[in-house]
Amino acid sequence: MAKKEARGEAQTELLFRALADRTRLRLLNLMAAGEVCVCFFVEVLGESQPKISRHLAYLRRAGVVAARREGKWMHYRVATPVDPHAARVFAEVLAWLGEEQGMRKDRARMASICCATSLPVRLQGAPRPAALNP
Amino acid sequence: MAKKEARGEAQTELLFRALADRTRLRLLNLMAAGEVCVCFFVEVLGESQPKISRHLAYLRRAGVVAARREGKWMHYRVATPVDPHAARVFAEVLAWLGEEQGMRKDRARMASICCATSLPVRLQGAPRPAALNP
DNA sequence: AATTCATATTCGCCGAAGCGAATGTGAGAG
DNA sequence: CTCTCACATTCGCTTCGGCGAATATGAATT
Repeated sequence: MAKKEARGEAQTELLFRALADRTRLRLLNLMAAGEVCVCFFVEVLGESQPKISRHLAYLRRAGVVAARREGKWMHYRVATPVDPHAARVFAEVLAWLGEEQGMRKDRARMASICCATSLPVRLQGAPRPAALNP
Repeated sequence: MAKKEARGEAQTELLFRALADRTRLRLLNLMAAGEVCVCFFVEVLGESQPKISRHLAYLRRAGVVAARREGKWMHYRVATPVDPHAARVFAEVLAWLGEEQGMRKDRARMASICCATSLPVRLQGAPRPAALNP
């Protein structure tokens, strides 16, 4: 365990860099309540698919989200950082996002989109966010 | 109050960008226990004076530190963010830093430098960090 | 196998950020 | 007034991060 803290120190900045982008914060906010499929991120945020995908990859490298494959679809969820202090900070950040006005709007938009009686054409057959299923 | 949250949203990323740099985290750690004079930052961290000064300016723009003038010397201290959620996150970050190995070493180094019977030539007459005075 | 769909990755460009070196500023000493 | 000291800022350079556009991968469907 020679380098016990060396990794953690680099990890500190990695976490904050991951949080230093509005798109990534919006993604984290949307999946805070449960797994969400990539196609919903694209639809709800109105951003290009490659952009969403790149930011999700960034979050994954930073260790704050995890992914799960289901057929053609990829589901992303928040992952508690291994370091306990990082985990506490991260939890506070999620709570913070939960009360920001813009973030509330994003979640409301996701709810209205994927709970509508008919999904947009693009999302036909897509697995809905876990937190919004009955 | 039309733009009530608009500023706060930009402020969110500003805070995390401020925390996404090792030098700035080291500075925050050193002043966590109380005011510190710029010349001590330079001496303890072994970085160039302009570099230290630029990072301190960055932290000030982000609203996480405040400065006070005393003659020729400038003292910096941590400043609690106005937003309560930001304040909670920030407090967690400071606690986190307090337990990182490298950060502990920095504080130990500051203590050994400025509590020595004779200060380094560069620091003759400089006001010592508040937290380390009797 | 070929195609389609969902997602990931690469490429080239541009603006932001960090750095060392040099210079500017402002308070106090002489 | 000048000089010095502590600190701030600017300049040019390089690196990094984000973007759109194009392309690649990989699973399912035909």
